[in-house]
Amino acid sequence: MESREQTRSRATLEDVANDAQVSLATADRVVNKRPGVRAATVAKVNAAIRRLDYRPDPAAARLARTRPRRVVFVLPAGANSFVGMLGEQVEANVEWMRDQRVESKVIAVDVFNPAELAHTLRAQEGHCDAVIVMALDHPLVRSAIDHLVHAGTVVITLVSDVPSSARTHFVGIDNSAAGRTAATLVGRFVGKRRAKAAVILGSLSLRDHAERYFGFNQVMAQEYPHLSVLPPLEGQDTPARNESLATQLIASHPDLAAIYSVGAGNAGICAALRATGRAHDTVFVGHELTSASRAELLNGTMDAVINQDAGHEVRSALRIALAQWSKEAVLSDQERIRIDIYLKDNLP
Amino acid sequence: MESREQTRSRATLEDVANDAQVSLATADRVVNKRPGVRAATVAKVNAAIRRLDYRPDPAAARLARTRPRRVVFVLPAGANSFVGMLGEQVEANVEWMRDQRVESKVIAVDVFNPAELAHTLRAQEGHCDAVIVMALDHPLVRSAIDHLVHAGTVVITLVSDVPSSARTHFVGIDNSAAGRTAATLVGRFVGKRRAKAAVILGSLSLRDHAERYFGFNQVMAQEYPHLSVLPPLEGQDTPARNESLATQLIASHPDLAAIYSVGAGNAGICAALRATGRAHDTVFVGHELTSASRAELLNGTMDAVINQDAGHEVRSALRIALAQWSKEAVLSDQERIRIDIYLKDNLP
DNA sequence: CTGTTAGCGCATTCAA
DNA sequence: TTGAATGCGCTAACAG
Repeated sequence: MESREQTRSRATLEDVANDAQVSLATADRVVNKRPGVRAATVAKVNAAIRRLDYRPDPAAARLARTRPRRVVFVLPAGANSFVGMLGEQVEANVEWMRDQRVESKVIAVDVFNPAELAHTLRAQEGHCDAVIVMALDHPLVRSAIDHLVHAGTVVITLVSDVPSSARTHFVGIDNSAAGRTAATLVGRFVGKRRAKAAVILGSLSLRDHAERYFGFNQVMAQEYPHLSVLPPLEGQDTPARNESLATQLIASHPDLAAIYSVGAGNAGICAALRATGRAHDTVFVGHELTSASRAELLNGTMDAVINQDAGHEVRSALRIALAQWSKEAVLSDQERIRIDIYLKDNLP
Repeated sequence: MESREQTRSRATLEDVANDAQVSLATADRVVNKRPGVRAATVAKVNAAIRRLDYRPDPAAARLARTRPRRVVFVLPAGANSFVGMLGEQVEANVEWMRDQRVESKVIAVDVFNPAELAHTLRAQEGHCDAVIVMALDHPLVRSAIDHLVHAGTVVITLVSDVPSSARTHFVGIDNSAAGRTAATLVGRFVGKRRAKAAVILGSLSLRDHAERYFGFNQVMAQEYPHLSVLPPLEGQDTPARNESLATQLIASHPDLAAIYSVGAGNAGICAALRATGRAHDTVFVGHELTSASRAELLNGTMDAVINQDAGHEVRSALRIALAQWSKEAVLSDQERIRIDIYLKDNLP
């Protein structure tokens, strides 16, 4: 029977002020990097902060703050259901946000129009404290992000990263790892027979789709050489296009053993599989757990769904923004978004 | 380009006091269910609370509280590595807890001794505000939990539930679903050939082991009848015993295609598999992602690991305790512990 | 550039 | 059984 405790109360801003021989207000100014303090004074205060191991008390800060922090979510318009879930999740967290003194707004933009996206982003300057954006990786967008960050706005990319930008943080999964995961699932579910595997994606110009496809191919080539991967088909994430692609695929490849759907629009593929009577003997792996994909998993048309938890992602983005503002520590392992694998048996 | 905002500032305790025509102190007494208030007064205040839709501001409450809340973790002694991870996770959260005005202590007890566990639990009465316990389901334990809860302590069962007790909350996974998940993985990885599958567990008297085994059998029988499941072997969660069990198993069943390890001690099974040269042609599914099982996944001896996130579990337990105390809402979907499936490709 | 002064919303003495 | 008063640690408005 072993035990352990913690005690010791922490240093306050006032302790810091005393130690540095300045006033509370001045100490506060340097902690919050506000202007109007001589460099020498800043140094004194910082020294005191280090000496006393000072960290602001988030509860006190939150209570004292009158003006709420403003965060803007920029999400794709014409939403597929995963994007819809993101929206619902921000909605689901307004209560919690209010407790944290944050207000949010959702703006829907056309993802495929970089100029519009970039314009929307730039327009937020000065109007909010953080923008959380599901962006596409394009020079215009990158520069808009850099601009915002330069102006002191926290920018968090969500789901789809803009790695070359100065974004404060990315919240999402490693898409090539997701693609590799899909490949292992496909390879092991199909088994040892020689056969073909198809890939249907939205567009190769979408960074996450391209990355998933890359990871998928990598593992298939290395570990399942008896399965030949057909050239990728682009269905624009629309069920209708996906359905006709899948139908053709099935017709022209009698030895088609598996389909990996990289993007959205799985309903079309399921329809094709059912119409051709191949729903149960073709391995079908796709992304994002929605009420639709959940049902397809249960009825056996889909065999596995790879997911990123939308709720986790929005909460995580919010917590990270909060942490940036008040320089709290972020628990990196709480904020890591998992590559979830769902089978019919472990559905939430 | 659509948008939406929230505003409106909330009612404070003072608003409630005014509305009910009592003092701040009295309002506070009824909100926190403290004694010494006439029933009629309580009713008045509660009416005001409802009328104004009052909810305490967690930041203010936390700031004003001088005496920290005390939580005690009661965990199994002689820890296997998963339990060790739980301990590390409480350690990893002390900083965060301090911000929330909570102090914690970890007590290690012999899980297999219900009397001692029960005694330890009862001993906490009056010494803490919450106990978070990884218990075993036994009448003595159940009654100790009921006793604590009756005394006003928040009791949260962790990982292993005591469903018949009055515990405030259970944080953990659905173990029969986990067992079913294991079965699907085994069934699909093995494929269509006739063969045998073995189950090794710690003890059938451990509720979670029994439940996993149950779920496993259920799916195997229904969906993979060509795979016959051998009678379960009890290895007490120890690597040595598991190794000899696995070795015998392999020797006596040439057509053994898969092993499902329900509990701890996977190192022994891996050793046996390697020693007999069967590491790569026997499907091996086990539980809990540790540095060891991670390595076995990467080297191909284990094919899948089913996990419950230890960090998520302790944070969740903590958040739920906090929410109970300050009657904040709990985000159920944030607190749901997932049945994680890890392959070598989606490792964190 | 720096200091003084009020609160934020609630918990908690201490009086009545 | 109830109320008045104080302060938690920080932000922000206002003086100097």
